[in-house]
Amino acid sequence: MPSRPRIVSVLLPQPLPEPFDYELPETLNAGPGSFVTVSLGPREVTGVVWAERATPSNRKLKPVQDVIGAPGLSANMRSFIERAAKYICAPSGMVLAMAMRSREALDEPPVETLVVRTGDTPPRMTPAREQALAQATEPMSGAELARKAGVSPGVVKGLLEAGALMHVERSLDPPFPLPDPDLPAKQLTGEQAETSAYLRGMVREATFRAALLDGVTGSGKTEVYFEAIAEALQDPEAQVLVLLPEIALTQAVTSRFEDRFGVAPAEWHSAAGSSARRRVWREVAAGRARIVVGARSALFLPFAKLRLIIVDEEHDQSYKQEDGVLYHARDLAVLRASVEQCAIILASATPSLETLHNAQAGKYVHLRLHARPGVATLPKIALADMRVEPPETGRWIGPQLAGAIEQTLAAKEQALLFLNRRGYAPLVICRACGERLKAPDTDSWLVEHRYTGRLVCHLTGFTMEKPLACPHCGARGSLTGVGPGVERLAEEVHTRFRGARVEILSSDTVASADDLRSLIARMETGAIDILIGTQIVAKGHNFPTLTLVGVVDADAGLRGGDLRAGERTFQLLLQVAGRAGRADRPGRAIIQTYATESPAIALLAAGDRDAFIAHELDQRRLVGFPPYGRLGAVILSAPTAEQVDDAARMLSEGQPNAAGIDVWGPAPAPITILRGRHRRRFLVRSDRNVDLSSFLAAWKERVKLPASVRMTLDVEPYSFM
DNA sequence: AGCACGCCGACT
DNA sequence: GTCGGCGTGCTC
Repeated sequence: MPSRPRIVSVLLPQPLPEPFDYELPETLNAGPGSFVTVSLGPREVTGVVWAERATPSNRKLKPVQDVIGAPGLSANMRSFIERAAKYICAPSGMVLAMAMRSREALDEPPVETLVVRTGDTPPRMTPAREQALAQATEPMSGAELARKAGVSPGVVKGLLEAGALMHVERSLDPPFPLPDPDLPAKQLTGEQAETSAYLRGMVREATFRAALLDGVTGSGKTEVYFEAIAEALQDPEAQVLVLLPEIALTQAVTSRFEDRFGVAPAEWHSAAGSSARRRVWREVAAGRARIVVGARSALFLPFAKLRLIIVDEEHDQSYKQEDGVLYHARDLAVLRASVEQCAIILASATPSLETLHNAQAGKYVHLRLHARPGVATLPKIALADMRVEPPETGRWIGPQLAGAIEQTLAAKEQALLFLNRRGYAPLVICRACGERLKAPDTDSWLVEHRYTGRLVCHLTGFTMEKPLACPHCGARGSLTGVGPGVERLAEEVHTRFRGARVEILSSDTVASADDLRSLIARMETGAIDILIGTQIVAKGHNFPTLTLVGVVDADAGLRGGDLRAGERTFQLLLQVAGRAGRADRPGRAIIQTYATESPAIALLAAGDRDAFIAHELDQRRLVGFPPYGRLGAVILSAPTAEQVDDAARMLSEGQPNAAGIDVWGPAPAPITILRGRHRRRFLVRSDRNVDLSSFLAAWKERVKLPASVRMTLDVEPYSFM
């Protein structure tokens, strides 16, 4: 009797609502997790067997085409994909797509064919053959051997046929060298040793545990979590994932791993080429890559035995993916650790409120590291009230900061001026008709860049030559840049501090890692007196003779009333101020502000982080915002304003009734038109105990919108764009 | 996500 | 009269 055909449901890396069913031919065997190829409409795609189905389907199923030999996705990985998808309100196929970012990794590993000596001597020896055998000291390609020995390829071929040489295959994706956890660690202070002992214990428990490693720059966070990594690696199969913000992945980081573990870690980031990605993916899946350092997408690598996750700079905003599949890598890292039943360490000098709250609530262990004596301490922070002592018209440096810059230059020390605005002027208006120049398809302002002589949209990357006449009224020579960017600030600095050597550090002025290195070198050797920078100066480098930090416009980040504005401003300014001074050369920071009474600024000046956190948490508690409630956003976009307004009305009407949920909107999204599409936004707040993801998914399900309207759901939105 | 099917404008 | 623009809908 013929057995009933086996049916498998296959998840495909596409935005489909559910896995699709296929018939598994008797000649093939594929359990859950196996990679298979199936046909979908007219094309062939690779997916993953998600489950085996007992019940026969009443529709005619297509057969599974083939089973791929590569190791399949573990049950943990499948569970992570499913739970992550549910949490971020994305189709699970899209999360699988992130886990299959290296499709080539599933193919047969590429090999090269080399020749080696067999040890036999050929029956007939010739001088050319002798030459070739003498050179065949290690495996190499036949062509290379012929070239080295100075003989024709025919000689090598002859030796192969005669059995004196043979072919061997070698993978082009060699395993990563193994780290050695037992190399000597840096000398730890008492506090560091205590903390690392705690973390070691936590890793040994081999269950889900989370810790917040909270310590100022220079307190030795990295050295401490290295010991946790060393502990995990005591298990010869264990793997460790270290997540870093994208820009933090540098040679400097890699070499710290090399110093501690003897080898560089496997690196995963979006800039890596496809063959590098294939190698990392395969080695991670095989369990051979023991330490993986990567940007947020490394979270979706198919680890065989993940024992520890570290999220460094956990407060960093770049962990939030803002296009395509929207997710926060820190939140999903915690989910992954809980699925894998392993330890996770969140490290930061300025932890996010969410993480601090979890620590206060006892969900995470709160481990604090204090600065070591002799390492940079926080500089004195002074506020310059711009309402009392404003700068002259057309200038942005007020008298107090100007005086401090003069003193600094006189003392042959360096100053850093922080202004988080790229380009020359953030806005270009026509003095004749008042027109504000905007990018096509967008309603965001065009930023004037004098360095390149162009107008640039920082959102879409659109650029154009600065026009001679106003495109609106045609007036000639009437277009004027309004407000300061770093380029205009540099102009002011040049005219006011004649002779000072000034450079700009922004993503426009340093195109490559080499540029950045050489600028840092000039700063270190004192070839720069005044450095003007955007937020990229906030991270990393401490310069020994940098003693003054001037924040030109501290309020910039506070405008716009976004939920996290205060938190972000506090973190950013604290980091920027921290660039000034060392123990032997005290630094100071001068913060120009119109809002001296705003808690973020006042408590920053008072140096009271705990008070700021308490204040901010109180505010959030009052309105039930994160971390005391959950937040979600629904963004609608359509080609015309009318279509999007209609859709918004339909969505409002279809809103499910639910307790503990507030919905605000529709409102025009802060960026009303993006890439030619009109946008509207709903903001959803729920109590902590409400399953917001399910509410959003249910809402989306209930309302049938026309195909021209796109709906995006964002759980825990960060940018309120 | 692709890819086909469909219905309205400027062309050899 | 067609070629082709991209809006709409489907894929087990």
